[in-house]
This record gives sequence, structure tokens and C-alpha cells, in this order.
Amino acid sequence: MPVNTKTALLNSAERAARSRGFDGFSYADLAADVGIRKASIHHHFPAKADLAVALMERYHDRLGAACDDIDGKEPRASARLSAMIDVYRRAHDGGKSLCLCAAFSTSRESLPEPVIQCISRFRSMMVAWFASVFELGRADGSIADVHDPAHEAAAILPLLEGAQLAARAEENPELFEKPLHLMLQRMR
Amino acid sequence: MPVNTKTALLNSAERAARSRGFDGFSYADLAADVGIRKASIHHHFPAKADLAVALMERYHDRLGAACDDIDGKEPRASARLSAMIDVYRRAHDGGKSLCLCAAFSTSRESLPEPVIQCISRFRSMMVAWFASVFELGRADGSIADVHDPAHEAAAILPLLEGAQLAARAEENPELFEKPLHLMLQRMR
DNA sequence: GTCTATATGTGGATAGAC
DNA sequence: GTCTATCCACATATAGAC
Repeated sequence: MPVNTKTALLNSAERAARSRGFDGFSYADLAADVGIRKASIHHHFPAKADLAVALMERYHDRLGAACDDIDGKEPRASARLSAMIDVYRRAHDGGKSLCLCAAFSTSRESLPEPVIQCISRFRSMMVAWFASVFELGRADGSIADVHDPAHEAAAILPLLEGAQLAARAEENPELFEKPLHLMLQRMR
Repeated sequence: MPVNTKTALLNSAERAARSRGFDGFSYADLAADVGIRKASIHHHFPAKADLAVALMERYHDRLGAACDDIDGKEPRASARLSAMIDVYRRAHDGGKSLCLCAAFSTSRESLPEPVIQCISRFRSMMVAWFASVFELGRADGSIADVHDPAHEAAAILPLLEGAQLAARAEENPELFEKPLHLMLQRMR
């Protein structure tokens, strides 16, 4: 429940960007969705580039908080990994949406420099977190056959984003689950 | 070397779509690139939707031919898989580009129905081909630890497209290689 | 098949009143 | 903070001459 217009705009823009790409929505779309005139949006985000920056920064912070939250709740590596897979499962929304990082990567050329850097920071953060999970998985034995945590971590983010992409292509949630099957089977 | 205008337009449009998304280029861009006026493009592709269909069909046929070509040349499963990984490696062009399937999946909502169906056929074709490769890999022993060819096949396409997406995000070719490391190590 | 010229809509963005 | 009104650039697309 957004209490203010700015948050409502960010929520609307994030939904739009994740389902149609950054070039796939306009201020007119947001205006219709939120219920104000498009000129009013410029009061909150003078240029669309400013909106892109705000979206990516909020997303970075939100996922960072999700990592911390999971670490605090789940002591076992398999449970941590499972919880993050669930974050990506919910994010792809049955094949209607991508995570913001994947959506923005395609639209790269339309995005201002600060957003590119924020994407880079986001990926580093997530890969580092996944690496810590696989290291723990090797130690606590809750994930099978972990011989190389760093490369497991490098692979899992592309796999999750690629699975979202596959599901998005046909709006078919099954296409998100199938690619993850082997990984899920390694968890105990 | 395209001999005719239509092919030149398809080549230019494919480059543009793969690096900027389907919403990220216009007939004006193609006109400038190919060296004709934008009105002339409508003679070859009346609407942009027609162009999208032609692009996806050509891509489907080209990758289908690549699968056949690899099967004809490489008897070993590991060599076949390696050859297809190389197709995707070349396609991502050092982080400047995606495969057409990944690029179109993000822009899904802007695309006409025939293109969506063609993407679906494309994915089925590729997953079936990868499944045949992993089955062969289990039989000839050239790919280690293949216990479930169908799920391996379901995972490899998202992994390749996700790796392209990662590399694209930062225009960094290393981000394509790292996620594939574990898979490459299984090949002998 | 390609051109000029043009139609029509929509994009992001600004000025200034309330 | 939101509005109306407007600007200008660019999008896809068409008509008709060459």
C-alpha cells in the first residue's frame, strides 16, 4: 500500500519495466496507472533517466535486505538457496515478468551511466552472497557435490535470470521450474 | 555480404534487435544503416510486425541448420555441446549483443502472435537438440555425470541466455565464460 | 524498388497557473 | 504537488511520382 505518489510511481514503473522493458513504457502509462497527469510525474522524476536510477537503487537495496533477512532466518545453506530461488520464482510472476536486473540488461543502451554501475554493483552483491551460500553448503553438507563455490555462484544468477526469460517467452511458469530441477535435487 | 536490400535490412534489424531490443530501434535507424530512405523499407516489410516475424523465422531456420551441421561434423557429445556453446559465445559478441530469442523474450508485449509462436517453436527445437546431445553424452561418456538428460537440456538454454545477459549487463565477456565453467569442466 | 512529401500518433519534457 | 497547455523530436505508416 503506497502512502505517497512517489512510491506509487516507482511501483508502477517497476512493474512496467519488468514486464515490458525500460523502452516499453512511457510516462503516459504511469500516469494512467497511478491516476495523475503525466506532467506531474516530472515533479518527482524530472527525466526518465532519474526514474531508472531510482528504480535500480531501490531494487539493489531491497535484494540486499532480502539476503540479510534470509541469512538471519535460515541457518542451513539449502534453505537459504531455496529461499532465494523463491524470491526469483515470485518475481517472475508466472511468466509475466522478469527481475529488474534482467529487464534492464536488455535495455542497456537506453540507460544512463549511473544505472549501469548500479546493475554492476547489484550483480557483484548477489554473486558474493550466492558464493557464501555454496561455501556454507559445502561445509554443512546440505547441498550435494559443491566442489567449486565461486563458479557455482557465477552460474546460479544467470540460470535464475535465464529461467525467468524462458518462462517469460511463453508466459509458462513450468519453463521457470524445469531448468532449476537439477539444482533443487541437490538440496537436502 | 548481402546481395539484396531485403537481406541487408534483415541483417541490420537483427543486429539492432539483439543489442537494443525490439523497441530499441526504428525504421530510421535501419534506413541510415542500409543506405535507403525509411519509406522504402515498407516496400519490403509493410509493418514492423512483419519484420519481427521474418527475423524470428530466419533465426529459427539458421539455428536449426547449425544443429544439423554440428551433428554431421561432430560424432562426440562433448564436441557437439562445445560447438553450440561457441555459437552462443560468438552471438553475444563480447557482451554487446544477445541471441534473438533472449532479446525478443524481454520485448514480448510489443511482438505479434506469430513471433511468440515462433519463439516457442525455437525453444522446443533447441531443448530437444540439447536433450539428444546429453543422451549421447551419457552413452559415449564424453560428458560427466549425466543422470537426467531432459533436465540438463532444460537448464542449458537458460544458462546460455542468462550468461549472455550477464555479459551484456556490463559489456564484459568474462561474465559469459564464468557461468559456463562448471559445464565446460564436465566435458572431456 | 526507391524516392519525396506527408499524415497521424506518441515520446519525453517545459512553462506557468492554481 | 498537480494541473492545463504546449513544444519539439521522432515513431510507424501511407500516397503517389519517378
